[in-house]
Amino acid sequence: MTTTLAELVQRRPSRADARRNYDSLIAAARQSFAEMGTEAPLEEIARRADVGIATLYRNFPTREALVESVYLEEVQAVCNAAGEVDHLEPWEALLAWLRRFVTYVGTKRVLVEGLNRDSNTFKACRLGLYEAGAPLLSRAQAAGLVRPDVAIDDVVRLVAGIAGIGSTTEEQRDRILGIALDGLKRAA
Amino acid sequence: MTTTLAELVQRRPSRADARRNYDSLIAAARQSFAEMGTEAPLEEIARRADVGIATLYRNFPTREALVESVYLEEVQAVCNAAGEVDHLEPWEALLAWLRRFVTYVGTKRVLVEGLNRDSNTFKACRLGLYEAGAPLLSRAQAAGLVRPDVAIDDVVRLVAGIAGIGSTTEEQRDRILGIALDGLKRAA
DNA sequence: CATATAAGTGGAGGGTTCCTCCGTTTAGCG
DNA sequence: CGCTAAACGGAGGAACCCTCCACTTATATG
Repeated sequence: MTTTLAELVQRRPSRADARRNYDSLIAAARQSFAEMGTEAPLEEIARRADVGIATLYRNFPTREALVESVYLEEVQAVCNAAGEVDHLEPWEALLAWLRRFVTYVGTKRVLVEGLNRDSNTFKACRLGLYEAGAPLLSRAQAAGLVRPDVAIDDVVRLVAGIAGIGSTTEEQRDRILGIALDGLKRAA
Repeated sequence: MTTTLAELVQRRPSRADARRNYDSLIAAARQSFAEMGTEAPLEEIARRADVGIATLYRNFPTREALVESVYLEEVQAVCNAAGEVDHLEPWEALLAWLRRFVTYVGTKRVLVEGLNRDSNTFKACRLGLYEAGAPLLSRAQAAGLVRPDVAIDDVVRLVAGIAGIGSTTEEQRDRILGIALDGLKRAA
């Protein structure tokens, strides 16, 4: 039984000062991960948040917990993007969301590094992505534009794999995504 | 001017004992990276190789250098596999090599983690993979089975992206590879 | 074979990062 | 206001990285 995105609401501290510190830590972590990857020194993150190292550990017992919290926020943004393409034609809507996904992931290092992690949180995030994209895929399949034997989880994982390609150019990534998406189309 | 695979022949020590230590280090690193990823502690690798930490550093000035040496060996194996499918029909040959690639990468953690690194060595390794796979792609294109607007580097990067998908099953990876490869086929 | 020497050795020590302890401080409730 | 649970953070120890330097050894040469 995998938890859903909604069930991963973070338990935030009750005291006002502690809540401020929690938010500072998340902001500092997001910035540091973006600059240095998810291996950024925790003492640096605590320094940027203007808190002591023990405060960081009290809020996030492990580095993984901190990464997950930052990751959760980013995934929410991608899931929300699915609602912004509803007005497009079925294939165009699916395409737009997947391209949005790849482009967004390309600018969020914590997303690239989180796509393949194995934990309950990351599993739940993948489920959230599946749920966000499933209506778009179904619409395109109902319109006869996408082969009916393809499931949303395969699509998301395929696109995630492409999003995770490093040391490449935007142009190449677009070409590769185009090839892959051509594989989605219904056979003529 | 990117160096080729052939130009990356490692300078091995001249003394017999040092050569033995070098080989021990490579073997220990391969094993440790496979178990723990490319972040395995260097002191552990030295311990497994039965050498002191300074000996490890003398042979491999940085962790990256050690990773690259192990990676080189693994890439050679993939490139060689291209010569083992020549007897197959054009499409089957390309398919077999790409599947071999994905399967092999899936069992070699250092390969997964190296596919997207950015250094001269890794670039050269990618070139090596392109060269190995190019004849197979050309044959399939000449046979009219693969769209002519696809280049080998895009194919390798696409398949590498799929190979790098973590936290998934063999079945799912096969399905995803199938979708992507369908995108390679010549439009009907 | 003996010798010289360049090649090669590794543990200690210092720096960085991770993680926990525990005395101290502070927010918020009755 | 007083009390106390929540929250604070720096010190210290462990793990890992990296270099120094005294010591060892393989090998070429006479």
